[in-house]
Amino acid sequence: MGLAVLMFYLYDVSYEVVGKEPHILLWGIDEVGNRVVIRDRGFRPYFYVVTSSDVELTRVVNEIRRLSSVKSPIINVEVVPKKLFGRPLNVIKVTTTVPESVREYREAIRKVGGVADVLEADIRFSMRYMIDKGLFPCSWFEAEVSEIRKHPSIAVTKEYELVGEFKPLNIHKPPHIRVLAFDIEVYNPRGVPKPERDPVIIISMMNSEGDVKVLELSGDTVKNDSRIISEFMDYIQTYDPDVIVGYNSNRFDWPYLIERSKVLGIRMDVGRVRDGVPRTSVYGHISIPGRLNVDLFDFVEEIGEIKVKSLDVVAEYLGVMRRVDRVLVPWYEISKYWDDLSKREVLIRYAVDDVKSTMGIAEKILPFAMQLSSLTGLPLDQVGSASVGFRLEWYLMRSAYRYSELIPNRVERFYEPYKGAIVLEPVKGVHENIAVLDFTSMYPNIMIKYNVGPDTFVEYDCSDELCNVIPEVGYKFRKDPPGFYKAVLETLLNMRKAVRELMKEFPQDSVEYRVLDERQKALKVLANASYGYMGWVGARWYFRQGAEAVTALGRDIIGKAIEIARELGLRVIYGDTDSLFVSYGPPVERFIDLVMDRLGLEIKVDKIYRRIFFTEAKKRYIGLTVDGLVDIVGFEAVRGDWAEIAKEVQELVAYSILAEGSVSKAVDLVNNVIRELREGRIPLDKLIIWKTITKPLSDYEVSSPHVSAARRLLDMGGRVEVGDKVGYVIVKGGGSISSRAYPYISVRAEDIDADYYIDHQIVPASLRILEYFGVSEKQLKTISRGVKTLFDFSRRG
DNA sequence: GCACGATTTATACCA
DNA sequence: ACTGGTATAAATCGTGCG
Repeated sequence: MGLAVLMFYLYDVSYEVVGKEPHILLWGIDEVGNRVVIRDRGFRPYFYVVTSSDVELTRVVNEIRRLSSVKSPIINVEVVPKKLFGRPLNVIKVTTTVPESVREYREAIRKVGGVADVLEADIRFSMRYMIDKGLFPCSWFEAEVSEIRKHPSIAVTKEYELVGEFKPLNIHKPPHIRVLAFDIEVYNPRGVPKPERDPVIIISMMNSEGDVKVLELSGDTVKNDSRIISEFMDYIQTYDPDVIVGYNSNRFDWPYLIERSKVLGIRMDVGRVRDGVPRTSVYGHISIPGRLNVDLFDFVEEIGEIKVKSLDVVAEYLGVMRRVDRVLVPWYEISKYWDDLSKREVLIRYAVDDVKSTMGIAEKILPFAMQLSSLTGLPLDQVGSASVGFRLEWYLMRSAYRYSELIPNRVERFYEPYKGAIVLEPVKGVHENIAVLDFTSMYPNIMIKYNVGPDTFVEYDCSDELCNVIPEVGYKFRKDPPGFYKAVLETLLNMRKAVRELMKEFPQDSVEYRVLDERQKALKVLANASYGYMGWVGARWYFRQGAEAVTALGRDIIGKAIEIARELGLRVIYGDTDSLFVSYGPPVERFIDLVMDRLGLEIKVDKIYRRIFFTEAKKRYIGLTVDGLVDIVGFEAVRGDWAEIAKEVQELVAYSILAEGSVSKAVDLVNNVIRELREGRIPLDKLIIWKTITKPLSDYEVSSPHVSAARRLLDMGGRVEVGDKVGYVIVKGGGSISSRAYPYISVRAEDIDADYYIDHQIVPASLRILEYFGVSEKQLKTISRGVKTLFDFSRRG
């Protein structure tokens, strides 16, 4: 015992109220791997009061003092200098006793005469603490502490009390963190399992040491799963993980376990605090005291390349486990596999493969998640469930604190649409040697260059010398001093530059390199979200005119860049928002320099296509890269809501047109697929169409095929929730397409309507490309003769 | 009352 | 639940016809 300097990796912050005193608890791992808690008894909740300009501050101060109650007194009221949207002003800082009383005081103070607004009263106590102390989760710190007797209800090795201040440490390597992956299987003979009725039959777990543990219900009985749930809790307490990961665990595994435990009368004791049960918390995540519960699905959701995000597909995509190497059991057959003793082992293998996949995905995703947590300040268990807007907002709130800026309240606003980016009409046909030039981080750089933001906006007359006047919309922004957005964005971009520099000092296979690489990616994500955030009505720093100015400038800049390109004799084929597709030749280098000179923004060659094809449609093209790869952009082949077979055909068509220059070969392969379809030789899983359910089924105004299939799924005892993808196929018969859309699991191959797939999937997807080359629907549906090559079309369009 | 084009609703993509 | 711009399919509406 006694004073010491403790070095620790902070992973979470919470608080408890002891008597009338709030205690901040900092959860950390020290340099030798002890799990520790640092207790700070010295922090109190506070907020700010802004008064109308003509009001005597001392009168308001006195009135606020008079509001203090005995139960939870106001302990300090003082006038402090702050800034509101860049304008310096004196505000009243009100400090109280316990966080729970803040809301009441906020409401009471709002009614005091002369009070214009109460600010920062909606910031959670533990977040407030981290911001004020400069603490970030998933980072190393040093602090002067004194060891105290460990509170018996907290399951860590050592407990300290804070004595001095925190000092951030420049260590990029995290300590060894214990991760536990888990997955549950539930008995579901009637489709959707109900916690009141259906037991948990298997719980599979894997820890970061590679140990796999499977708990299964014993005997033939499906009753009384108390034992495995208790063993699950025991295992957690014994292994004592810092991070618990699951796949969709916030929406399924945890809620089910919590409900099932209630039914069985078991206390879900899995945290590091006695009686610290898991509960739903901010952004809909499940919070476990003293541990970080992370649902990997939250991060997977953001990977656009994966369309159907089932665990097995994601694990394969990330290179964790191949689908052919693992056991797969469809959800609607779990109870059958369990009941059939000869198949039960397969189910257990399935559960093991699932948990191994989950752990593998965690290894791929957690390093990024930890950097995102460290930058935004949101604890690891929250950062995934928070939307992009909230992540950036937390970063902004921290920045505001550093600049003494008051954090605006979240206010309800009406949605006001505004004009966005420009998309050029493509020159349709096949083009050879095309360079794609992109402005680097166009919108963030526009915000910096033109100092766009709510605090730099001027409504009075302002000359071109002092203000940036925005074309088209006429808004004006002060050139100096830098506004909030500009300052924040410059910091983000400079940090990214610095991190990328620092990366060079480490070998590519080192932990540090990987950590820094994830950090620079997280910095990029935050910078790129800034424009969208500014135009989001839910944002604290919402500023429509700012967002409008950014897109207006973007349109202006692209327009000027096109002029420069034409001056240099470069042919502009297409362009979208911040990109231009031009003929690739020597003037391109000159173009890049001229854009920099005249427009003050950087443009770079992003890609070179040996050959590229456009139809009349915007946002869609296929290109042959210099490496011989075919890029497909926008077309059906890259959409998740087309049948696999149609996407495959379109991809092959694209390849034979661009790489092989053969129209007839493309027609042949479409013919073949259509024949196979008619003969019923295409496997059913290539015919499934996946579409997302975006709102409650009863809210739909029209009954589209996926909604009709979803309703049928419900009738079968299945479950459909908002955000789920429904896989359906179209069966033979009369009537609308919707009336023939069925969940794929309920359909036999012989009931498939081949004509639907030919007329509504294969033909349109193929024709989208082939129509330009003079191919007709009829040709696709009958065996073709005659050979046409791309050469015959190369001088068209 | 019906056929068919126009409009509406819905999704997913691009940047 | 970060933005607007765009393509497309299927359902549904609305209108002209007789």
